[in-house]
Amino acid sequence: MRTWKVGELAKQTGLTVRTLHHYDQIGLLSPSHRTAAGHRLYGEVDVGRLQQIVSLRSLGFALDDVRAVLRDGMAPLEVVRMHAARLREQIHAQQRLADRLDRVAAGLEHAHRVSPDELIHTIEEITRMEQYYTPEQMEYLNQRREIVGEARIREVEAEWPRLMDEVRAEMQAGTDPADPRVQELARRWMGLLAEFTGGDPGIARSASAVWENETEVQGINAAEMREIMGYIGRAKAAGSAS
Amino acid sequence: MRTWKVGELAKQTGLTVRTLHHYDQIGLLSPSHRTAAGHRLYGEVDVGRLQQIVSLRSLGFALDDVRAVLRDGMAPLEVVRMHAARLREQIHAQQRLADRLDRVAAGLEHAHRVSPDELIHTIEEITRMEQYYTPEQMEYLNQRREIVGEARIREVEAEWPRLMDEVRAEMQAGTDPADPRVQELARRWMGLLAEFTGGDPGIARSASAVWENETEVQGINAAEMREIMGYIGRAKAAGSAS
DNA sequence: CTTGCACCTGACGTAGCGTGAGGGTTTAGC
DNA sequence: GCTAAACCCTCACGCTACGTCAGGTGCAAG
Repeated sequence: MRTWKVGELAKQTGLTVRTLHHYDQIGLLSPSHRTAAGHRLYGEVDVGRLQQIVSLRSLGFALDDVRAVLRDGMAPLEVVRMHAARLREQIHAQQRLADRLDRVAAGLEHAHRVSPDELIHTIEEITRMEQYYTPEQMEYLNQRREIVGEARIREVEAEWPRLMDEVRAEMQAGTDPADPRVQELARRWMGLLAEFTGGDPGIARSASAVWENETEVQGINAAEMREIMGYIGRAKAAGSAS
Repeated sequence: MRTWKVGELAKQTGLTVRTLHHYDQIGLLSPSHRTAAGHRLYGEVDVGRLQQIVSLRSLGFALDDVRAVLRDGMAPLEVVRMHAARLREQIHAQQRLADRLDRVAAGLEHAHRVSPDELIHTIEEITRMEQYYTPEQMEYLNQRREIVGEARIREVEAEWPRLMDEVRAEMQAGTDPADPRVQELARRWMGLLAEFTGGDPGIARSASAVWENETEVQGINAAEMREIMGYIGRAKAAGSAS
């Protein structure tokens, strides 16, 4: 009947001596024998049990669970299933987190200076976004980002303020929404909007909900935005009525 | 200038009082004031900083990282990216783990009695499998499982031993591999094999590698399996030569 | 006999708080 | 003005699964 000392066993299993000490300490695996000097001697039964422990650990079980399974063999199938389910939940949570991180990174990308304030602001904006869009919609928006490409996105984002300026100018000049110049602006407006929503009406609704409930988004005053959107709305109505 | 006490602040932010104590203790957020009795009084600046902390924590940053980012604003973009990358690695590792768990659960499903030994054995078998099949192949096999359905899988698994018995009988009887009966057995053999591999030659190679390197798989002696496979191979050769 | 290696037993550190214990403070109601 | 409830304070241990010293013993080779 062969025996092994901690060091040998550690080398064979890839565990550390400390780990074996630990298992001994918590009573998960205590060697059957000791030398007169107190050195641990593991017998074949011990090695077998250690293999089982390693196997269960490789499935991510906590040491207490390992002990429980080895002790009363508690319905392993159910245990494994529950473990898998918990793990998948965790994975989903982390997946969402990773998506957030990506969005934040994307939001920071074209902000040239990145002060802490900027970072916080971006995070909070993303957080707010998540309240208006469902996960599916976020997914959809992400896919669209990839499809249209970063370059075009930057173009569009640069285009918005210019367009808003022009609309604001006409609005303040009191130009009739039916005026051809305003009609042209409305067409450009709807084009940009369509590029964002991808034609999805759900996205469009969510986006307008943002402007209705927030006071400021991405540095743009929401009240003014609502005004402008109203003006554009009238222009559209006038355009389709004619 | 308003101030808040810990309890109020905790209620507003959804954190616990203990958490705020902790942040104070580690010097991450210490209230600007205290009452004469020593009660914490947070000012507006403190609340702002707390918001930043909460934001960064919501991205999964460790408290030390939060401190670092707030202190020297260290290139947040890079930090966020690295964080996301690490997170995705973790996710992949956990994904693999979850897949293992599913496979183990599947392996246990049609083992009626589930002793600890059974469990360990299944785990070890799965572990060995993973050495022979690439992750892509595992993925492929999983998809095939879903497509053909559990019922058919159980049928096939029940069919193998019967077929092996028949082949073994002919082999021991010394039947010529060219014999029509053996030819029929060979056809059935190839059919079952094709159901497992799905026609993928890579899978077939990996599967045969298993039998070449192991001594026993799922209770079947590998040496005998190699013998039988040789016999089937000769039958195939005889069949195609004719 | 010494050198070097393997082994031993504590015991602290880790991340981010949870959860008491034991004892003051504030505040609303009477 | 008093009392009880609610709130606050400071320790300090607990949790996971070991890593990492520190200080000392055992054992085989030269």
